[in-house]
Amino acid sequence: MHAKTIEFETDLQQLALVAKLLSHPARIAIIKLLAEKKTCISGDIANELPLSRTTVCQHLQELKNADLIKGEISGLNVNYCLNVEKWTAIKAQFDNLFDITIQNINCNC
Amino acid sequence: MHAKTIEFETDLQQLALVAKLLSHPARIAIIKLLAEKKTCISGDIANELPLSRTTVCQHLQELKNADLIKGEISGLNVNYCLNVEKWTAIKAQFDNLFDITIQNINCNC
DNA sequence: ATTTTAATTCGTATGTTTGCGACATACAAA
DNA sequence: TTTGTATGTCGCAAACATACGAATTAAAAT
Repeated sequence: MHAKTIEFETDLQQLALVAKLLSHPARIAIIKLLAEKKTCISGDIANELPLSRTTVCQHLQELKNADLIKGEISGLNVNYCLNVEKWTAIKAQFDNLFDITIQNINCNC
Repeated sequence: MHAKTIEFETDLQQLALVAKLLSHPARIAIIKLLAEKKTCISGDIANELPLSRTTVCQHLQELKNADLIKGEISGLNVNYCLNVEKWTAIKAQFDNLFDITIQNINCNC
């Protein structure tokens, strides 16, 4: 959290935190992979991305800490998948923003 | 642009760039102000935020460089407003992501 | 012409993110 | 028990972001 971030309303901060998670192409790529594939094993994800295993693992942890994805141990593998409930909530937050920006009839410019 | 960002597909990069702009509460606050108010003068925006004029101006420039907002000089003032066309495009990009994440029936977890 | 006012750029200090090699853990098979 | 395989954590370096005071630009008012 940045120095002055604390001064802003909670809902702004929350939306900003989700946006930050989506602000790296690797993390969007991971999300798209999880949405499109049945096999969502950690190693498979790393193999599909132009990044080291270490770095991919870090991105996975960030997404997991924010509850955007779930990880389930299955023997030697870890299966990752999207947390659909969370994504439904996120969509609602963004839709709220898009609604006010697009239906903007007040512009002076 | 980060070191390895260039390795990702263009559409991922573009979405990530927009998300990065939304990843700071000050910039979301600015966008909401512009959506809700008729008076969108630079100074008025700065007065509403818990940040210095300098810092707000920087955030405004970032949003303007990415075409999310427009700025029009009017004498000594600068009137800012949303670029509604751009926001329509952004909404479409995010909707595309949300569609595949929410309608995710493949999860193994 | 000088002063005032609004907005922005410049320089800089501080903090955050990204990426990866090296190390650690943990389970499975030989 | 040792070896191999899949994952994840730690610590560092480079790049990037944030915040703001001071200096700068530019139009308006005096």
